[in-house]
Parts: sequence; C-alpha cells; structure tokens
Amino acid sequence: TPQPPQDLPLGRLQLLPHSQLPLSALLSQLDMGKPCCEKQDTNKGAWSKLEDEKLINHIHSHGEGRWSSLPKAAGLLRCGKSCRLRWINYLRPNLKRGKFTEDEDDLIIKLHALLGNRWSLIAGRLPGRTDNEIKNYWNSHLRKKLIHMGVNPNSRNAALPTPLSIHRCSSCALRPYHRANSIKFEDEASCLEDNARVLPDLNIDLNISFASPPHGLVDQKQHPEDVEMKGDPGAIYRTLVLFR
DNA sequence: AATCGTATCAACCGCCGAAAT
DNA sequence: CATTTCGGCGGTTGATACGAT
Repeated sequence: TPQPPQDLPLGRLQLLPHSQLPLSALLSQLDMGKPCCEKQDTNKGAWSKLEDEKLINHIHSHGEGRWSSLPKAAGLLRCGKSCRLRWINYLRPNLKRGKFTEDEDDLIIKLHALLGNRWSLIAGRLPGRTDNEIKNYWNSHLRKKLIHMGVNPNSRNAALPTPLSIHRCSSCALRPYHRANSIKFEDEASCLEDNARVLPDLNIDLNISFASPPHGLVDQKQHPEDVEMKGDPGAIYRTLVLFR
C-alpha cells in the first residue's frame, strides 16, 4: 500500500479546478453555514502521517471524546466526525489488522444471521475488529461466499438451522431499526441473553473454534443446510460468551 | 506494456436519537 | 417543550490495487 503524504494533503475537492467541482462542493467551499465537514478549511480524503500523529498525541494526552471540539484543540483541519472515524477504525490500540480467520468468518455469518446488518453489534463480539472492517468484509467476501454456498445472504437467519421465533421486548436488540450505542449495547445484550433462554441452544450455535481444523469449515459446508450452528464434532471448540 | 474489468477498503454522507440549550 | 448540537450508525462512493486479456 502506498504511503500517505508526509505533510497535509490538500484534499480531493481542493485539488480539482473549480470548473470541475460539483455545485455542492463549490457551495461548501464557500462555507455557507454548512455542517462541520463541509466548511471551507476542512481537509477531506486520506489522512496524512502528520495528521495521524496529531490525533494520536491529542487523544493520548486528553482522552477520547469531545469530537466536535477535538480538531481545533489538536490543530487538525478535519471535522470531528472524521477524527472519530479515523481513531476508531485505524488508530486506536489493540486493533487487529489483516486477514479474517475461518473462525471469524463463521462467527460473522452466524451473528449476521441473528442480527442483520448491525455491524457495530457484530463488531462488539469480534475483539480488535471494527464495524467498518466487518461491513466491508461482508460486502466483499462473505456475501459472495454465502451466495456461492446457496444461502441468501440478505435473509435474516439465513444461516441458522431452524427459523428463529425471536422473542422481542420493547428495547430489544432485535428490533430492526433500533440503533445501538455502547450503553444500549448492554441492554441489548441482556435482551439477547433473554432470547438465549427462550432459545436454549443459542450459545451452542454461536461457537468460535480456537483450534481451527486445517482447511477450515468452509469446504465442509457446501450446502445451505450445512451452514449449521453446531461445531465440527472432532474439533476443539470453545463457546464464546456472546450475550453476556 | 497497455488496457480493461473487478475487487478491496478508507473515507464520506445522510440519517437518527440522545443530550444540551 | 422546541430547537440545536453532537455522537454514532449503516449505506455508499471513489481511489487504488490487482488480475486477465
């Protein structure tokens, strides 16, 4: 991958001659009372090494949060949202980069079957992975993988063995358009735990193998009905405490 | 070597709900 | 109570890498 520029890039929009700018971009460059991201002196596009350093240094000394005021305080010409995204997805410590393992694939598929496109919730169960990363991975790899296996990746519970009659509560995680934040996540997790009681085999279903069999599970799951929740009987599995 | 099509993924956009005013 | 601001989310875009021809 190419190295980012060492100094602050001008940003994509600013590199274009004005005659080529879309109207919205021209208006934004005039700073006509637009939200932070569209203001005149705000960089867009890839982050430079210097910007990364400024962001990291600021968060190390002041902690996370207060994103809207962070850019000014850190000397960054970015909007708060952009800073937050950069930190969450790429700069914060303990991020696991690199290829997804077969076990992670399996877990994502199972969680997606249960939760749908709720990437932040799914990411919450994959340490070191971000919602953006999982979302990208799903769209570029796992969707195709499921299609190839004859499973409809869009249908909720597609990878579950039997139709789930999910028990719902008013603040439940499984309410389709309920947005999750970190606090709600705990509530949702407890709701899911309730669901696990309704569905006693739920924890059995959501296993991740730490001693992955060579060449993985995928080849063993050529048919939709094989996209099952039980682990390979021969493998050593450890149940992830998913909803606790 | 050049061109084209496809895949990947970092970053942006727009929306929503909660908190603040 | 109404409005504004902020943080967080999922969807989408577009630059780049990569492979096939």
